[in-house]
Amino acid sequence: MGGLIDLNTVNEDEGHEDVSSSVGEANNAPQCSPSSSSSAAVCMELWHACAGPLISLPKKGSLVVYLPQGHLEHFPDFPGISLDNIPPHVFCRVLDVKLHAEAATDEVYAQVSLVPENEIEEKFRERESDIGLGEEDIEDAGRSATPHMFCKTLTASDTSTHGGFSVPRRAAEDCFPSLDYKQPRPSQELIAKDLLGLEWRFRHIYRGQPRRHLLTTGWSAFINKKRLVSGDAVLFLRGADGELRLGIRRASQLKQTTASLVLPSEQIVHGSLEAVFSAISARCVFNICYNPRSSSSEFIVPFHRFLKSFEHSFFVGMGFRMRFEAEDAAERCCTGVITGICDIDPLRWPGSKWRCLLVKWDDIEANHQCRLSPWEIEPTGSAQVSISIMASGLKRNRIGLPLAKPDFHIPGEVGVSDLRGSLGFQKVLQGQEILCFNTAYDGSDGPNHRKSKSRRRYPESNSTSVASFPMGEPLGKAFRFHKVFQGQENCPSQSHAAADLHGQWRNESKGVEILEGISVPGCGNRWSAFIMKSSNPQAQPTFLPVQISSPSMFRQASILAPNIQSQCRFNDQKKEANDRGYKDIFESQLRIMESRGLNHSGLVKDYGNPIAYWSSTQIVPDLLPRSKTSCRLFGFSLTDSEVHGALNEKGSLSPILPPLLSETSIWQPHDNRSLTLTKASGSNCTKATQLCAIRDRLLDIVL
Amino acid sequence: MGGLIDLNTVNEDEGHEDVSSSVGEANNAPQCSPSSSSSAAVCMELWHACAGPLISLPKKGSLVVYLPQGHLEHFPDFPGISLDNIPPHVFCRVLDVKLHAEAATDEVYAQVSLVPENEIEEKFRERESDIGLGEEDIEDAGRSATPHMFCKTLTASDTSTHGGFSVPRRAAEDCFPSLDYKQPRPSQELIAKDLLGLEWRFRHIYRGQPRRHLLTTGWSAFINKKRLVSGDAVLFLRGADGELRLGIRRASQLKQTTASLVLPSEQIVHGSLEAVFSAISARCVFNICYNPRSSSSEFIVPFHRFLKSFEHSFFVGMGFRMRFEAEDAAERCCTGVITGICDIDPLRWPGSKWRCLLVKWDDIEANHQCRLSPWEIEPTGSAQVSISIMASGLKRNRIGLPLAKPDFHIPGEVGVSDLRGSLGFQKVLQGQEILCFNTAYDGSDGPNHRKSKSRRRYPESNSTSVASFPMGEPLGKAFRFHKVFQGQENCPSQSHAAADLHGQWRNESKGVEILEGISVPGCGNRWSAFIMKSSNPQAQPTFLPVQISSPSMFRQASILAPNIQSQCRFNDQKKEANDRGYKDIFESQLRIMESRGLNHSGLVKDYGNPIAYWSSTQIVPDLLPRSKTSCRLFGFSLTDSEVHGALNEKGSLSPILPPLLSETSIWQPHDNRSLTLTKASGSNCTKATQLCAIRDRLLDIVL
DNA sequence: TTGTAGGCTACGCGCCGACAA
DNA sequence: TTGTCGGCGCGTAGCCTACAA
Repeated sequence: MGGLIDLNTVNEDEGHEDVSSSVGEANNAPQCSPSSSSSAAVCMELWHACAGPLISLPKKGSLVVYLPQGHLEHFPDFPGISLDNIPPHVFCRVLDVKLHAEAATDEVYAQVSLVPENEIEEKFRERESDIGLGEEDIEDAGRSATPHMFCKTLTASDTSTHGGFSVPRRAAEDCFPSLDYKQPRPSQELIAKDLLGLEWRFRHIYRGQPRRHLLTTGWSAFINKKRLVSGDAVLFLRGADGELRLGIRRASQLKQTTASLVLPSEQIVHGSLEAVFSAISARCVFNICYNPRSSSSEFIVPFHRFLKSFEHSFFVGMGFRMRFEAEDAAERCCTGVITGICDIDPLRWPGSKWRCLLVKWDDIEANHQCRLSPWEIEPTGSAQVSISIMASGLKRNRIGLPLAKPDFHIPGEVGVSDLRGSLGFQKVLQGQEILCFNTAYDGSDGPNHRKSKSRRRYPESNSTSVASFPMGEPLGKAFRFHKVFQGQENCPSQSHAAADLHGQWRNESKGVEILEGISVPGCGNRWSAFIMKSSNPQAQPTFLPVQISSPSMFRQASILAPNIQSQCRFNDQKKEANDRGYKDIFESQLRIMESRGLNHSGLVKDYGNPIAYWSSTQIVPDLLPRSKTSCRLFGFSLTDSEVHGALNEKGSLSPILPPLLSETSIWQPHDNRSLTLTKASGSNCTKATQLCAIRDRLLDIVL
Repeated sequence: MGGLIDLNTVNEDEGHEDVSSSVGEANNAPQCSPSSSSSAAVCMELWHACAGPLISLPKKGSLVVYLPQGHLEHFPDFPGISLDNIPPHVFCRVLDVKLHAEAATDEVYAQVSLVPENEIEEKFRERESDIGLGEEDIEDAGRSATPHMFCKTLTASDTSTHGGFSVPRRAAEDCFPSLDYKQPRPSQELIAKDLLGLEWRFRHIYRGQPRRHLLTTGWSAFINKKRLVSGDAVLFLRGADGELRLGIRRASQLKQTTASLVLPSEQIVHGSLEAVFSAISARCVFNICYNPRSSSSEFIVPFHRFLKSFEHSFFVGMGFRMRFEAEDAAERCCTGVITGICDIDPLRWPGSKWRCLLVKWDDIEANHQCRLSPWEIEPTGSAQVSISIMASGLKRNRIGLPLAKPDFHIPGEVGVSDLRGSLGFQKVLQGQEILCFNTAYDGSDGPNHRKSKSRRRYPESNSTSVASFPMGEPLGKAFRFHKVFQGQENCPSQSHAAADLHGQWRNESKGVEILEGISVPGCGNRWSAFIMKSSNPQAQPTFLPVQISSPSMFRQASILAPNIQSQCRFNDQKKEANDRGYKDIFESQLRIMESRGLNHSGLVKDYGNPIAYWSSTQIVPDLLPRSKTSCRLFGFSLTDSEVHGALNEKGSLSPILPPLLSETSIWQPHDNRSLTLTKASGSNCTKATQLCAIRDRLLDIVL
């Protein structure tokens, strides 16, 4: 039996071993490719062994979603890079995946070549179902084909200068050539290659009372060269060709110290990120270095996993579980509860699903909140039933029945089969509109999510349905138009709605939320609009036109509306504001405001992050309460005359502006590429005609 | 006496010591600044000691010339970065200079913050003389104020594990606290700080037979930690505060091995360069890491030195000398002869002075050529006279007379005084036009440069005077217009010239050179022109319009001329060719051509680098001979109608197109900034009017 | 079965003066 | 004046078994 032997795992998980060995049948020729790249390409098997059991490496040729926001989190203290035209989710084809190891630390990483795929985004927009996503978009060949390997965490004795390495008996028998046990102290020389291709020689001896396997001569040299300390782990792996290979998994600490020495300069990092983002803007190939063992590296998600994670709705109070790798390299599960759903940075990354879930863990200290992305977790409870059924089905298959893809249909549940074929977008996502952005607000009139187990039961004729969507930019759009706005056709008169809204704002216990905005990244002197939404379900969504007068930055914005006269100004502190983030601008301005005693007015915060504010001199004080708000910005704009036309035409506040939407990812100001929203609008349309087409369509829907 | 003691220098150079000590008087307070920057700022004195005697660090606030081409040479195997809008010489103000040392290797480097200065470039264009360059633009405070220091190259004994470090007697007495020599074996503990601020402790003992100074305990730890090998050098330095400091200068080898480990990924380097170039395009501050000890680091040149290097003309056969640091850290001089003058990469860096001189060294193997930049060398022969006179004048000053700037005027020579004040551009640079691009061609009708010692003697009424200029882009322009084109007013008839030229091409011994071209970086579907020149002085320069049909790349170009019908096509191998260099495109295309048996036709090479080629099907076979050619490209364009107009108007070949020139550095396609060539053309002109103004002016000159 | 400790040996680091370049 | 070598002592790396968890 040649499965994986991980000595750090309690040997209780028989199912696990089964899976790995069964998949191994499909591809059991170990492929070691020592060539091609500049930093030597490494043995695939060994790379996967070092990377650990939980990593998911995208497959060459597969579709993935790249989340720039998650990537940027690896460079925390960074000045703002220009993020115009960068959508929060970049749909990409994986051109190539190269496995590497850092020469200094042996740390594994992968260089992933991605190219943005327009097609996929368009298909989404057109709700086409044949996206052609295979089931197995994760590279699992290397991991599954590991015939004989073991991994041992080093003890104090193993790493001391006093002696050698104590080899676990089963490991030695499985991986090393067998010794002549008739001799009194049988020994041999082992030669093992590490990730970088270096050879290491060890004396392997079987001695002591009681007898044991030891590595002596050569071991301390290895320990010293690799700077291993107790707590780190070593892996031995015998390939099908009989060659011994040797890898390491560091505990944690050395990563920081060594990495800080090797860390490239700020300038260099900045430049490399800029290169990535400019490539995305231009739809060119770009390369991402992807460390599967670092925390929060899930910023390249297989497309089908990304999709799958939105099959089930997320709601506050929902239980979930997540797999992760414990300190001893074993696989563990933790469970928790969703405590909130909101964008982590609604200004820079509107609609991003990156860590959009606020969660609490069940076992860790109760007050500690953290953020996760939907694809990192699995729901527990009802959703878990189908999973467990499926798992048992697989087991049965393995024992008796021929292997075939299961096609269960569980009444009342979204089954696995829904994933393939039609994908059931409409069905699956309908129930969610009310759930987002209503979190952590325990108003009595909201639906009680803990009780509503059935996802078919969604609120009827609720006028607050202009809500955000779990899929953000490209995904959310299509659904909204057809279903979400339907409930609004018999809306009350607009003046009434305005009064309602105003009354609502005066009511301290209710919050007003700026839900969506329309703005122009990269263009100055255009008009933009926020869509404001009260949490009172009776109130109408409100559209506020705002002038954006400077490129890619809200240096000056004015709200124009009968009862909302306000100025929002941002200093032109740096001529080239590109190299600063929104947050810097906002926060420095905030300090100026506070120094003038204006701190309580017009500040729009999103979970503590100020995202916009208004001077209080002219503002209706209650317009922007101190409660949570959210703000989504899309990339489109109107001319002056269009806005004033809309204002005059209606003569009143709400809705004075049609809600225009566009693709931030496609819109390129300095380009003559035209903008396409739907297939119907045609590919030969100019920008101007498309703008009108979109507006008309939206007017049809909204008014 | 507290001068520098370099034990590797033979103590013959008294003048040298005088200079360093005399400058030292101005600034003798050692300044050690341990703070401010991310990677700890280092002791200035020690930094300069480690950097060596020859480095020239630009002074904060001074003017420099940054040569991107030289910078890029540090990243040899690099795909082409978009270099549109990057001139070969970027005139910059030094905002800041931070001294650093690499934590891994103790290697010194400087982070120089530069900001492009439009003013200077404009003043050049307007030939204004008050550029306000000070004399002392090189940071010399740190180097001169070193009171007590020594530098010793490590011997095998010094670095072996067998013993300690043998301290030279004079060094020990000068730098270390004195011992109690009455004792039989006097010893003490020394504490020295290195560049990174780390303290090192050594036992200093005076013992042996005969007596000597040794460092024993602590020494091997230092050797091991710093990975020093024999051949490396250590420096000890006692500051005015009595503190001992300790630096290292590696021989060479370890730089490569360690650096390759620490070397950032290709992607990161690429990004950082891109950041620099985009900052230059936008005239923003950018940072350059500048290793003064690496070879070819002279890509940041003090402005006055850059200027000064063009005081004397360069001609083939001219002798020169160059100072450099020998392996033992001593300063040496080598002499050589200029064997050629031409751009190293006329396609990417037209007019660049970076390594534009081909030279042969006098002593090294005769056949070995190498390239230098004008500011790296000093002329010998007649030019040397003025220098030696000046040096003796300084000496006399130092002995008897008060120190004042010498203001000699040497008849028949360009004196030092010409540097200040009017700068004498016109005078100095006139004689050079014929010398460039005529190099290494030993035709009988060219002027014999070895004989022409007087720089006033330049060829009269020579029609090949449309030549390149020593100052390239911004500098060369002004001079050309006024003087160079003057000799062409009474030119022979154009058809005659064409026939002449054609006959010339058929003559195998004579070469044809494409001298200058006009093209549009970053714009497609425009027309461009090459100026072709025969080496026959009687032949007219020829203008060939060429269509450039794709942005920033010669994907398709057609030569239109009566007897030159040719197609030049480049495959559209990558949709986005931005990420590949010109050379890649050319060379891959070349392979295709060769595979079709077209290898002998239409290939334009510049000293072995293919820069363009034509298919042979339609080309006049002799048009593009296999001899050296050069091609210069400037950033400008004409519309279709303008080109056809010119063609129809003239009906003949040469010159069918006015030679348009523009500023590559200013021209920005996606920008509404207007193009300015001279003050006279006004700053309010639109692009179109300026184009006409330039064309009209050039028509006046040429026709 | 395997982690840790004590005993023991030998290698080699590092201090010394001798000697010679 | 200083580079290299042989002599030599001692610290410790590293191999071994014993013992215990």
